[in-house]
This record gives sequence, C-alpha cells and structure tokens, in this order.
Amino acid sequence: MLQYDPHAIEEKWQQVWEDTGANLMHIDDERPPYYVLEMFPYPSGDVHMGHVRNYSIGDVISRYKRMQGYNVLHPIGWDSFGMPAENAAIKENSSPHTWTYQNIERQRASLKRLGFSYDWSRTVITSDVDYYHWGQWIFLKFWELGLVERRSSPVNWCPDCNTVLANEQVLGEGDCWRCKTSVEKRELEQWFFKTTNYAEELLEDLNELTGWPERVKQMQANWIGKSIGADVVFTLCDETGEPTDETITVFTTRPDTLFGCSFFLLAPEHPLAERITKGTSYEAEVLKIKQLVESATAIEREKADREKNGAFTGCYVINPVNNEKLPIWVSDYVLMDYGTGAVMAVPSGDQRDFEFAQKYALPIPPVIVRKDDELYEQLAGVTECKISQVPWSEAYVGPGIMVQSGEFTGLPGGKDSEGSTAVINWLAERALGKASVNYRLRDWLISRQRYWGNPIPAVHCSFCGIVPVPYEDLPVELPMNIDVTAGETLAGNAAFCEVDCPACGKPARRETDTMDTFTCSSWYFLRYTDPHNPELPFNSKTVDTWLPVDQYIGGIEHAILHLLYSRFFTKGLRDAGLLGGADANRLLQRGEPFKNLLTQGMVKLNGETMSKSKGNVVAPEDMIARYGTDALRVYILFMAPPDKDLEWNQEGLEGIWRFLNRIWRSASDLLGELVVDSENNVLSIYDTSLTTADATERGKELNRDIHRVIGKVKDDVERFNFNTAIAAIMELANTVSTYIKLPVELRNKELCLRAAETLALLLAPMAPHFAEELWCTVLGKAEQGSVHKQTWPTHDPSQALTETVELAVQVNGKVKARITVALDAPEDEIKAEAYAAVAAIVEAAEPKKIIVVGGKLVNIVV
RNA sequence: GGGAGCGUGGCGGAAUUGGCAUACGCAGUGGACUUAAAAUCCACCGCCGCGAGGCUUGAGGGUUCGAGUCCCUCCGCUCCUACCA
Repeated sequence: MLQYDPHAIEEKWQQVWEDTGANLMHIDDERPPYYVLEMFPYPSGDVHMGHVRNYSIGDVISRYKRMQGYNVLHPIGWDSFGMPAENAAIKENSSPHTWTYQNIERQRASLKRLGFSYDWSRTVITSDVDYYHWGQWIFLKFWELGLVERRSSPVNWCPDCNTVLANEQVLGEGDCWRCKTSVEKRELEQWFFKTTNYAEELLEDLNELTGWPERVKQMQANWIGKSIGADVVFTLCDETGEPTDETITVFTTRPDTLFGCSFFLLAPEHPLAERITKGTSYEAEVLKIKQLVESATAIEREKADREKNGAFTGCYVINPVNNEKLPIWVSDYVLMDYGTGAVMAVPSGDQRDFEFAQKYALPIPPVIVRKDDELYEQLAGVTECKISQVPWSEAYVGPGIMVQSGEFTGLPGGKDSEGSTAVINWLAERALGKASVNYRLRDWLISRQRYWGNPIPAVHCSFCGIVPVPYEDLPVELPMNIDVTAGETLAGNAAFCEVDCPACGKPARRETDTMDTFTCSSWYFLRYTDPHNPELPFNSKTVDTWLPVDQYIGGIEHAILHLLYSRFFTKGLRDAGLLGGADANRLLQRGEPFKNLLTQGMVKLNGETMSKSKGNVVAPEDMIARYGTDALRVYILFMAPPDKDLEWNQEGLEGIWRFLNRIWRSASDLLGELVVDSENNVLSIYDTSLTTADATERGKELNRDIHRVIGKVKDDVERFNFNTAIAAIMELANTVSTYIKLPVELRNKELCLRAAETLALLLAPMAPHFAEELWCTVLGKAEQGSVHKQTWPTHDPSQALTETVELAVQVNGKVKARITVALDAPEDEIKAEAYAAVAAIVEAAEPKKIIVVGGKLVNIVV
C-alpha cells in the first residue's frame, strides 16, 4: 500500500478532470437544473481563507447535487472593474488592465489548485468588452424605461477617491466603504438609477424570499425604511405676518399630534430658509447653522443625542387645523434629503422636538395623554389649549387620548391610530393634506469620476442635450492608452471625448463618467447562463430555466449593497423587456434573482479579521503545501457551521490530516491488504483473541452504522451542517477501525467493500481528490467511472436500528437507572421493568404517572 | 435611541420537534510499540468528593412529568443601523 500523498493525487486528478471535461455542464441536459452560485471574487490579490470557505461550501453543494441527479450550473468569474486597480497601478507603475488581469490569472491558478468543480468555459470577467458591452445595453434599456436620471443633487463625495459614492457605500460612521475616508456632501450633476421606483416592490417581495436569512431581510427592510403617515400643507406668511398664497408641505407619521405643533422647522440647506432671511437681521444666525451642518464631522453627526442647534427665521406659517401662527426655525437636526426637508415640530410627542423646545424656550403643549397621567384629569375633554407647557421631563411618544385638539379631542391618539385617520380625512376633505408614505431608500447614484469602469453610453450635444449612444454603436470601448500613473483621465482624452452627436451629427462630447462597479455585479449571474451570447446579454428562455439561482452563497457584508442592487436590476430587466413586446417577450419573467441565500461567517485569527494590513493572514497556499487541498477543505467545513465566524487554529487541521490518513489505511485494510508505513513497519493490528461471535456482532454494528451515517450525512448536508456531517463520517471511520481489528478470515468481504465504498462516496463532495483516488485506485472501481459520477448512496432506515434499546429510567425527571428492552417491547412491559429497576429508590410509593418516550426514556412520577 | 443575534468543558463545537447535556475533533494524562523520537494503537479526560453520591448549559424566577431548548426579569458580548419627523 502506498502512503497517502495529497500532492500527487490532487494534481493527477485535476489534470484528469480537465482533460475529460468532467466539470463542463450542458445547458440542455434533461436532468433537472440546479444553479449554485458563489459571490465572484474581486481580483485584488491572492485567494484568501474567506474565499476558500465560501467556495468550499459552494463546491460541496454542487457536487452533492450532481450525485443526487441534478444538472448543476456552478460558474465562477471576476468582478474586475473598480478603483483598487487604479490605485495599485499608480503604486506599482503599471496599468489597471495589466494589474487586474495578472491577478485574475494568479487567482485562477489558486482556485484550480483548490479543485473546485467550476465549469471554466463559462467564466465571466466584468472588465472584458464582451461583458461590459451588455452592461451598457442594459443601461440604455433602463433609460428607455425611465429608470435612468441625470440630475443635480447633494451627493456623497470621497475626497480621497476623488469620486462620488452611493448612499449604500457610505458606512455608518459616514466613511467611504473602500478607503474609510470621511465623506463630504457636494451638490453635483450626476447619473442615477431610480431604485426608488421599486421601493415598495423591493420591500414587499422580501416576503417571497423564504430561503433568505431573516437578518438580511430585516436589514434590507430597514434600509428601504417605509414610513406611513400624511402630508400636511402649511401656509406661509409674509414679512408682516399675513398669510400668502404660498404653501409648504411636511411629512409626518403622527397627524394625530398636529394640534400640539408649536413651531415649524426647516433644514438649514432648505432654499426657503435662505429666501425668507435674505437681507434680514435673522440671516446671520441662520447662516451660522448652515455652516455648522456643512462642517460637522462624521463623528459628530453619529451621535443621536448630540446638542441640537437652531435659529429663528423671523417668519411664520399657519397650522391648517387651528389656524395658529407658528414661528419658522432652522435646525441642524432636520435633514434636507428626507421627506420635504421641513418638519412640523410637536415637542410633547417627539423627543428631538422636546429637547429643541426646551433649549429655545418654545411652548410644549400636551395633546396625547395617557389615562393614568396626572394631566389627564385636568385635560380630558378640553378642546382649546389650556396648558401650553407639559410638566414632563421627556416627550410622550406612545398611544393615549387626544386632548386640546379641537373636534378630535377624546379620540384615541398614537401611531396609526383612529385619531390619525380622522385628522388625515379632515385634511383631505379640505385639500390641506393627504395620507402619504415615505421611504428612506434613495435613488442609486451610479456615476463615478474614475477611469477603470464601464463607460456610461451617453453623449452631450449642445444642440440636442444629452443623447443616448444608439444600441448599434455599442460597445463604448474603454480606451487602453490612458496612463493613470501620469494622472490622465477619460475626460482628458480627446480621442475618447470628441464624437459626433448621434442625433444631429454635429460635434459633441462623450460622457466621461463610468458606472459604479456594483452595476457590473448586479447581473453577472444572468450572463453565466449564456456567457458567450454575441447578440444579447443573455437568452431569455435559458435564463428562465435557470433563474432564480437555487443557492447563493456569500458574505454578510453584501446584505444591503450587492443583494439589493441585484434585486433592483432583476426587476428592471423584467420590466424593460416589455418595451415594444408582449409578456412572452420579456427579457426575463421573474423579479427575484436568488431563491436561497447562505451568508457565511468570516475566518478570523485571534478574534480579528485576517487582513494584509494587519499582517495576520494565513495563506491557503501554505496550508495546501503541507496538508493538501482536501484536508484544508474538510477542515474549514468542520470547524464551525457555515454561517458562524470561525477562529483559525492550525492544530485542528492536523486532526483532519490524521483523519484522512486513517481512512486511507482503513480502506486498504478493509480490502485485506496488510497496511505498512513508509519504513515498512506493519500498522495493521489484528486481535487474534476475537471469535466468530465477535465478528457477527461487529458486522451487525458496522452494517447499522453504514446505514445510519448515510442518512445522517444526507440530512446534514441538506441543511448545510457540514461540520456534523463530517463528525458522522468520523463515527463511521471509528466503527470501521474497530471492525478491522478482526483477523481477515473472520471478516465479511461484502461488508468490508461496502464500508470502503460508503466512505469514498460520502467524502466525495468535501474531499473530491481523496475520494476519487480511493474509489478508482484503492477500491479499483475506475471502470465504473469517476466517484463524482456515482449516485449518492441510499440507506434503509430499518437497517440502522438496533434490536434492543437502552432506556434511561427517570424518577421525577432525574436519571436513576438504565434498562435494556427489545425494540418492540409493549409499553406495559417497559413500565413494569422500569419500575422494578428503581423500586428501591421509590420505596414502594405508588407512582402517580409513568411516561414512556419511545426509544429514549421512562419517567416515573411519584 | 432602534433592530437582530449570541452566551454549553481547557479550546472549536454537538444536542433537528421540549425527552439520557457535553456527539465529533483539538489540547491534555497514562500505557503499548521503539535504543530513542515521530507515526500508529489502547485507555482516561465537565466540576466537587477517597467514596457512596451530589452539582453543571451567563444569573434569577416561571410553565411542564421533564427545559441548553418555551415565557419573564437581569447581566455580559457581537453585528447592523441611526437626529428618518
């Protein structure tokens, strides 16, 4: 017998699989389709442990599903546009293109060395012209559908990356997602995808996604941030305090508190604030607040309880419900980009308004009062404002009874209360307001002022305005002769910029913004189904058979960004396909891309994320060099369930190495070979004291375990508990170790062979090379074909059962004795036997109740 | 402030529907083999106790014949989000 030599085995089989096209898939195969997708890598450096974990999980699922009889689509590619390529190129005096494609080749080699069963013929690289061409095509389709907009807007500007960012790319601390620099607000003309058009559907369809983790759905729902309430119209007064024709609308979730509104607020950047204070004595103070907001750092903004600042504008509005004149203030806690940038302030019902009113000595009239509050007695039924200052130390935001609220007094108030509805109806009848919904979700800002990205296919013409590049002129190719190390940009490249207007033919200027890289990763899973289509981004019929992706696997860090954008793209493409065609001509039928989602945890070292900058990276290559790919893959699956973070510990990897070696020896031993080590020392140890009776007993046990473990591994793999699936295989290996203590002549040959086969088949998805070598070489079953082409073994549950079972006997829930009974013993008999076993403890007391739990325990209650 | 999740041996973790807590592995201890070491094999391995026995899933309470699992209160940790009107 040869020693287990992972390097020789792994390289040999990788070559064989490549030569025989073992992992190629045929799209029209008649077996049922199953699409396994792992988030494709960004080619920023070497493959790391996080990749190994992500792709090992995907590979197990793919190989398992193939053995279950599915035609599995399991592709890989690279998300290769983006800024790190530019930064690295400048640092290394190279070009983004060279750097990117060198890294891709390095990563490709590593992924191949890891033995993942990708169909490499379907590789998609987003910076390849024949991919980004279709990104531009989709952009034009979205434009036709009204999903593209160019407008001036306050945007997030990263001064370090020299580009704008989408809201989703600004971290909680107000930092750039990539370089962590504090982001600034700037007013700029930019391209947007109108994600808000789908706000409701993006929220609503989360209910469909039963195969997604609750956590991710919750995060998306929070991000979309739906609020139900009302728009309320206030009338603006002129400088003398008389009402004008001009109105200003606010959004509120609490129309029931409208009588408690004692002042009115504008965001400091609100254009109205500037207009009504221009040239007045209030102007200076208002400007000060505006500057305060502009200069606020991310850390300051982070604090919700930070001091609120405001200034009076000298102007007033009229409250529509009671015609009361309310002062207009500006304050830094009012956000320009949520609602209308204006707020009705109800200090008794909102903590922020309460703090502001206290600071600036504004009235705080109560309008919603709890029945057990001291104010209730004084105010129940009072319609006019009798008390304008609450005795409370904070606002009351819960439900209660409306007071001091005119004709609405006495109604129940609170969020979505009867009082709210009544006020909304009253306002609507008088055209002073209406029921309304607001979302936190903003449109997706996709412009990037960077070179290494997909060019936006548009032309600026001084006669025609902004004109889309015609479909037949696509692709707009990204020029290769831009030297980023010399500070060159697309905008400075005359050959790229100078074009004729596609509409009028006169000289015009090409758009020089490129698209956010997330546009590239929002549809790559569609291209995989038809990666070389020269006419369309994908074939609609093919896409419909493969979509939605059956199992998507990736990191939780994409819970909002990538997963929300991909959902938006899928919905957009579904609707874009309808243009000029019937329903049957849709580009794709479904609006949701990913049916099941598994978010894998991070790989850490000493509690910290592995990263190059921290210098705490464990390189997969080093581990492969010592133990081989299979051991590394099995280990990373064994350490923890896939959705949990895991702590890297190399000693555990030694354990898996021993486990594989032991199976290797056991398999030879099972086939009757004498196992020796590299120095020819005999390792097989037969226990010659064992008898035929022992052999029968151990044979039964091994047979039982084979059936039990086959069933267990199937259940565990299907719910992604790879760690317990491997533990079960270890148990089978332990039983085999006991069995092969029998001298060869006492063994059951058929059983030995079945045990060895079972080990190879069960390990095939996790340790593909090891299992293949076991199957083809050690077991000599090469003529039956690859282990990966075999059918997943089935088990007979009845054969997994023992003839007798041991039951725990409890007295009042505490285990006091054990009895062994026949599997099919009648309950009366079990009760009697159990009682007899604990008679001494019970001391002849009459049991109140005896509970028998089949196959497990008996509980005697006394 | 809001939301989600977690807490089990020295360590990673198991316990699928409320039914024998600590599977499987790592580390550790003792032994066999060896001149020796490595490898391998065998045995032990939650805590207290010499023992019989008792205790144990962050703490406390509850429901139940029975709770790691369900409910309540508290403590601790992690992640997300945040002046969203």
